[in-house]
Amino acid sequence: MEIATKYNPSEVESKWYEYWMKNRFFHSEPDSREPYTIVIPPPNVTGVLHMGHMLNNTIQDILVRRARMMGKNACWVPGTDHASIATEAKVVAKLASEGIKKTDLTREQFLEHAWEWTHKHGGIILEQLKKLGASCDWDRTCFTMDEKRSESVLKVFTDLYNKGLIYRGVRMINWDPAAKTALSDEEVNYKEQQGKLYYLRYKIAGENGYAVVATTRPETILGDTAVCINPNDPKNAHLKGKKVIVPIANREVPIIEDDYVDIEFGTGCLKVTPAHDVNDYMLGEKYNLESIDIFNDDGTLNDYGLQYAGIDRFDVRKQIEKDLEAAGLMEKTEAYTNKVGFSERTDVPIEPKLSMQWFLKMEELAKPALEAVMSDTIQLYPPKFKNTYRHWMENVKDWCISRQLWWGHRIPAYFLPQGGYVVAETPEKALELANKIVRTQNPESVKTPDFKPLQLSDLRQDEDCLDTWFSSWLWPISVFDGINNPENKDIRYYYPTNDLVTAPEILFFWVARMIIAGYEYRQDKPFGNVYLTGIVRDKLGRKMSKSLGNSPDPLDLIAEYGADGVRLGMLLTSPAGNDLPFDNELCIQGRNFNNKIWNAFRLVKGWETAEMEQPEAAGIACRWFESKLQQTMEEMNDLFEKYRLSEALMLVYKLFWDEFSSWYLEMIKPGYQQPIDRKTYNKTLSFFDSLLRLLHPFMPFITEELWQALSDRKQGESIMIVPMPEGHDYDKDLLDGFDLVKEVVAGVRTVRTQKNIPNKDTLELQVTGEYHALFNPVIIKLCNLSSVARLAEKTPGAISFLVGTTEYAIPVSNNIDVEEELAKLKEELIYQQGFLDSVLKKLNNESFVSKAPAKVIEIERKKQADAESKIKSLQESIAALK
RNA sequence: GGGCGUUUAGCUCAGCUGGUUCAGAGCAUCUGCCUUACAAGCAGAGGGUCGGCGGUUCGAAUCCGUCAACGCCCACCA
Repeated sequence: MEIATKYNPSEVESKWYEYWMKNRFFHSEPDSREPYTIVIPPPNVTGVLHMGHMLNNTIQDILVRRARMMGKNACWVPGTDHASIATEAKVVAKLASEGIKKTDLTREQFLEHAWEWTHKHGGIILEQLKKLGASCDWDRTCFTMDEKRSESVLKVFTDLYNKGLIYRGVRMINWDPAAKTALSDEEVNYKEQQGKLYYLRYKIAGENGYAVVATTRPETILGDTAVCINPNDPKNAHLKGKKVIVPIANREVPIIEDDYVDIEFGTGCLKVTPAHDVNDYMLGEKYNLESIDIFNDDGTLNDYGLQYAGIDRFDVRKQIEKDLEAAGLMEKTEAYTNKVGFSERTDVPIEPKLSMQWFLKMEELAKPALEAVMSDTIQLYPPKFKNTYRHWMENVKDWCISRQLWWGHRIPAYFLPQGGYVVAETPEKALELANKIVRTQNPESVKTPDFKPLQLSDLRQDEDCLDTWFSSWLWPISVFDGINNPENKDIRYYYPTNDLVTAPEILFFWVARMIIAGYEYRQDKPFGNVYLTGIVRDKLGRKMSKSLGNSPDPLDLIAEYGADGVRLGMLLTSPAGNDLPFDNELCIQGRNFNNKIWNAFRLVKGWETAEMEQPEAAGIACRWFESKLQQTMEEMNDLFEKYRLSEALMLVYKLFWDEFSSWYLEMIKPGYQQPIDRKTYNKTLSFFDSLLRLLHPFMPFITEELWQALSDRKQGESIMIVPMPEGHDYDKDLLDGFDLVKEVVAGVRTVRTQKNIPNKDTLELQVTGEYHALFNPVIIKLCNLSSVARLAEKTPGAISFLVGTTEYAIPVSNNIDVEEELAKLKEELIYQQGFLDSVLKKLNNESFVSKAPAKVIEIERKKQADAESKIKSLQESIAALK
C-alpha cells in the first residue's frame, strides 16, 4: 500500500465529521451513566467565527471528547445568543444602507427585518464550528430568543417582580442625540477632548459677592438647581447656608455641602445639574433637588433653554460664553483636556439623560453566588479570579435590566389606561390582573350595567427590551427547559453542568449572573468548574479585532493547516487565564505534529510480520514503553484535573514524538526490508492505538483516520466512543534505568558527531564502574556497537564520557586529537572540583550541619562522594592521555 | 482614583508547602546530515547573575518589604 509522505487533512476531515453525525455520536440522552455536560457560551447569532471562538470551542471540545471516552454520558449543548444591542445595530446599519431609517418603521416592521436578518445570517457560526470538529449535540441547538427560552425569560421576570425584586427607577443613561436612542455603556467610546474650563460667577443672593463655579459645560447652567461646596473647604466657608442666582436663568438655588466635591479642583465650587450629569444626579437624590431637563431628544435646547430654545447644545455653548462675558459673569476660561463619551454608532458626543428603567435587586440574590465560589463549590481556573469575583459580588449594584431597543425580549409590563401597570407572562394574564385591579379599585362601578372590563387593546406594553444577559443568565437551565418544566428528565439529569469555558471579560456580566440564577431557580450551582480563557492577541500583543484587521480568518487557517493543526496551535501556548499571542508558527507546529504521527503510522503499517523470536532489544523496548505510557497517562490525568490542558498536550506530544517515535520505534525497527516478529508488531499496534486515544480529544480527525486504518473496523465503530486506555502500575525502576540508557546513547552519538564517525561504522563501548547489563541489547542496537565491554580500566586513548559516576569509553583507532580531549577533560575536572568545593563548604559550615534536616545533609554527603569519584576517574583519564 | 495580577533563555511558559547538579520545556537559533517513516525530518550544540534593591534563613527563582515596568477589571474627575 502506497501512502503519501504528507498528511492531507482536507481529504479526511469532512468525511469523518459526516460519519460522526450520521452515527449520532454527538447526541446524548439521559441514561444510567454519569453525565458530563457543557453548555456553549452562545455566540452572537449573526456573528462569524473569530479566533476567540476557536480557542474557546477547542477547549470545550477537548473536555467533552475526553469525558466521552472516560465513559461519561457527554453532552455539549450548542446555541446562539440574540445579542440585542449588536444585532439591532447590524440591522439598523443594513437598513440605513438601503435608505431606511429605523424611526420610519413600526416596531413590527423592524422586527420583521431583524428576524429576516437573523434567519439569513444566524447559525453560520455553528456551521463553522463543525469545521473545527466540535462535537456538539446539534439536536439540542438553542437560541436565546426561541420559543422556550422566551417563555423562560418572561416567566423569570414575572417571578422576580412578584417576589419584589424587580422595580422601576430613574437612572442616567447614555443618550445619542443623533440616533435618538439610548446606548449601553459598551457602546460609548471615551475620547480625550481639548476644551475649556469656564469660571462662572453666580451672584450671592442678597449680597454683593459671587460664588465662582468651574464647569466644562456652561450651557447646562440652565438646568442648575444647586451649587455644592465641600463642608471642609475654608475658602468657600463664607458661602455656607447662602443662596446664589444662576446666571441667565436668574433662578435662585441653594448652596449645599457635600464632601464629594474636590476642594482642589477649580474653585472648589460645583454647579449641580441633576438632569445632565451622573454625579449631580446622585447629589440631587441625596439633597432632594429639582431636576430640570433642558434638552430635546435631538440635542437642541427645549423651553427651559429660554432664549436658546431650539438651538443645538454646542452652538449654545459658544453663544452663552459670549453672553456671560457681556454680562460680566465670566471670570475667566482655561484650556482643559477632558474625556468625553462618543457614540460608537454616530460618533457624536453622548448626552447623559435621565430615564425610567427597570432594575433587579441584587444584594440578596448575590449572597449564595458569592458563597459558592468562596467555598470552592464552584472552582474558577485560574483561581486568581476568585479575588476579582469576590470584590464585585461584595459591591454588587442593582442590575439595570431594561434597554431601549426593539430586538430582544420585550418587558412583560402592561400599563393601564388609568395609570399603574401589571406584570405577567402573557398579555392575557396581564389583562386578567388589570381587570382585577380595576374591580378592587372601583368595586361600585363594576356593579353598574354599563361597566366594561378592559380589553387587550386598552393595555400598553412597555416599549423596552430586556438586557441580553437577562436571557443568557438562564442558559444552563433554559437549554434543558428547566424553567418552564422544572421536573423534566433532562434538567434533572444534566444539571448542574460540569465545566464552563469562557472569557474573563464576562465573569460578571454572565458567569456571576448564571450562578445567581442557578441558586435562585434550581437551588444549585449551574456548573462545577469555570475555565477562563485568555484573550487571543496578535504577535504585537494587540487584541485581535475586526477594526484592526489583525485577525486571521479561522477557516483559512483550517484550510491551510488542517483543523487538528489549528487546534494544536491554539492550545500549545495557552494556559488558563493567560493571553494567547497567536502566531501562524504555532499552527505550523501543530501541522508538523500531524505529519509526524502520519509518518509513524506509515512506518508501522509498512512492516511485514513473520513467525520469529522476539529480539531481546524489542522485548525490553516493549516493557519500557508500556511503563512510559502508563506514567504519562497518570501525569496527564493529573494535569486534566487541574485544567492544565496545554501541559497535558505537551506531555502527550513528547510521548509520541520523543518516546514513541525517536526511542521506541528505533529500538524495535527491523533491518531494511526485514520482517518484524509478530509479538512486537502486535504490541506496537496496541501502543499506537493507545496513543491515538490519548491524542483524540486534541486532534479528533487524524486520530480517527488512523485508528480506522490501524486494523479492520466495522461500520459504526469510532475512536471517539472507545474508552481511554486503562491505567495501571508501572515499573519506575525500569524508567529510571532507561533514562541512563538515553544518556549513554546520547554520549555515543555525540562522540560520533564530534569525531565524524559514520553511523554504519560499528564501535566498541567500554564501561568502567557501576553498570546494569540489562539494556545492553538496546544500546548495541541504537548505537550500532559491536559489543559492550565491562572493564576495570579502559583502553588508553579511548574517548570517554561520564553518565552518573560510571565512565564510558570508545576506543578509536586513529586521528584522536589528544590536546582537544585533554582540554575537554580538564574543563570537566575544574567544574567537578568547583562543585565539590561548594558541597564541602556547606558540609563544613557548622550551622548548616546543626540546623539542616538529616535528609538534606545525607544528600550533600552523597554529592560529595559522587564528585570525588568523578574527579578520580577524570584524573585517571587525564593521566592516561598524557 | 480603587482593586487584582504579571515580570524566569530570542518567543511562549513550567517550576507545589524554601533543600535531589534547580535553573527547566516547547518553539526559534547554530552545526552536521536528503541515514531504507517523516527535510513539515534526524543527530548534536549554544543560550538566563530567575525585573532592581533590601531583609528573613545554615540555605531564596521560591517567603517578607520596597521600587520599577507591563497588563486586566471596576469607577470616573465637574
